[in-house]
Amino acid sequence: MSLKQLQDGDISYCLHHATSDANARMELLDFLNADVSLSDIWKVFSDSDARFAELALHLRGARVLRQDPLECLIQFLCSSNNNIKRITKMVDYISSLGNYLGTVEGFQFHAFPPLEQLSLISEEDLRKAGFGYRAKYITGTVTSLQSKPGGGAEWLESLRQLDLQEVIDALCTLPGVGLKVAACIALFSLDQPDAIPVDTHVWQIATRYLLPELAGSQLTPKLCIRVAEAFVSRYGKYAGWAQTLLFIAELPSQKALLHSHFWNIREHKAAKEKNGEADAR
DNA sequence: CTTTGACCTCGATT
DNA sequence: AAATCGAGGTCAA
Repeated sequence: MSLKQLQDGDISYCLHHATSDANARMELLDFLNADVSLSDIWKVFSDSDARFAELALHLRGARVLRQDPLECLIQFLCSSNNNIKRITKMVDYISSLGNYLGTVEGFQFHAFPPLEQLSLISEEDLRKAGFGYRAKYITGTVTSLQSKPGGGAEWLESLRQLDLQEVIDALCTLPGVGLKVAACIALFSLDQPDAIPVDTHVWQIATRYLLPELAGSQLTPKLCIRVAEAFVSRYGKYAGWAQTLLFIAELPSQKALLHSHFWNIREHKAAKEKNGEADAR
């Protein structure tokens, strides 16, 4: 799928394997989790946390995507103890082995390799490509998936029907998948909106806003569970979405945006007052 | 059942 | 310029 934001703010989309326009539209809506009503969940978030009123300035349209489970799993296997730049490089390497789709504005695009293609990659290949100890996580997980009844991809998708804890338990049987990675996969691809991936950043947020009494203590598996519970009891069934929004708002790039927006409002207001207009608020 | 260290690589920091 | 740190963790002892 290709997406492009146009001048007027609309998005044009192209599904490369779509059978019809209706089919392409359906797949796009599925990917965007369009069934989830943002106004409904923002109401819940805002009612229990005043900070969401401010986040709405920039993030009110933000959605948690419904990604392909296999692609999501492999991506987060790459993410452990790692930085975004290198994760991107690693995922690009794996993707380059998938079927070539076409070139857009100089960038080559490939389909994410299905399990049969992934199984052709050796641990040695991955190590040479700079995966480090994560190489054996990938090959181990691919092998484990292929031994599942139904062939792996189906097994992964079937997890969408289960409850969060069952999903986490199932994912954690795969090599390289621990609590944090399992929660990411559950939230971003397996229909578990209450999954809370607790890493050092979320820990910072949590001890600042939700559990100040725990500030300063070390992050242990037990405390991860405490944090997850705190998020769910505060924000409800879509706590994972709330957590993602708070997480995004903490990113330097977003902070800059929020800040500039704040100043834009001030300037706008000042300009209006200068022109003798009444302030609407 | 909790705690600790090793594990690959790559930039940024010192 | 060479050494050290730590990055959205996991696993095994």
